Amino acid sequence: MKSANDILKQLREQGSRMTKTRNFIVAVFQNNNLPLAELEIRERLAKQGIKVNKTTVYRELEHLKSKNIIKDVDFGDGKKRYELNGDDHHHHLICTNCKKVEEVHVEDDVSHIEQKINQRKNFKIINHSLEFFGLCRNCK
Amino acid sequence: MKSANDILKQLREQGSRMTKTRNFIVAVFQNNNLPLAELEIRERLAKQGIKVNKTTVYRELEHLKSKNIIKDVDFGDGKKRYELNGDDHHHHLICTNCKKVEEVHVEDDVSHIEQKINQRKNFKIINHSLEFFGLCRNCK
DNA sequence: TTAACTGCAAAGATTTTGCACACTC
DNA sequence: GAGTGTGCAAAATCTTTGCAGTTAA
Repeated sequence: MKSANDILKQLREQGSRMTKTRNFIVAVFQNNNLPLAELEIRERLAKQGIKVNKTTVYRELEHLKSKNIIKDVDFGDGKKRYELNGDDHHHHLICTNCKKVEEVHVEDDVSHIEQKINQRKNFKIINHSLEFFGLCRNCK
Repeated sequence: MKSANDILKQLREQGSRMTKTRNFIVAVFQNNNLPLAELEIRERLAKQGIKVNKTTVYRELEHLKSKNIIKDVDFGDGKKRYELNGDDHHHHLICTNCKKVEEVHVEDDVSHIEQKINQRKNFKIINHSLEFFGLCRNCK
């Protein structure tokens, strides 16, 4: 995983300014390696005594996404979530009972599916969403 | 695919009443074999001169879902979508340019992935979401 | 200095709730 | 008649926009 410093350096090189809010939000993603929604980010900041306006968080998320620092992850619950856009592509196991999120690596199999689709359909796949819902070891 | 009559019969047997609105909404799903959001349903009804309140549509969607007539499909755009819950499991190719939706059948490969996960993780998968985004033959 | 960033209030979009009335069975 | 279904208004959530003021470089 990229260090927070690497990320901030990358942002600086792309013309972003170093602000307190930006630093803290990047740190939140570093310290919580799972998809986060706006309110969850603000709550984590609040625990550290940092008060940020929700508009600012939404705008910072758009900004980090446009710089490819973070990417969308959708749990289908109507909230926008994002996580660090690292090298390791992974998907999620989401416990519908306790809401815990685990990572799972099945990217090779998904690429295989995409190749099959490319062969059979005249469709250029750019992206996919794949999340698994069920019960974790504690809840099942 | 089940006929509209089969569906209405099934609903009747499960205690649902036959109302004008329910009949029309089931027909919309029959005639549009792709995931639909609340407003899209109401627009299709409006074209037939049928005016239904949005609250009623939301409630009917919940009702049909609880009876397993329809199921959730999430395109990650913040809208709740549903489609008929037929025998053929399929996924979708969504053109990010023209918004066209195609079906694609890769359920066998997905089952294979789920089996792998069951072996490796102590997690009981109940459901998954899998959609592909990209450019269709016309837009690429 | 100046372009990027921030906060606040207000507006938008989607979905849900409460309540009175209507209709199916 | 009883209980399900419907419409309307209002509220609840989540997200975006406009604008004025602040800050990093």
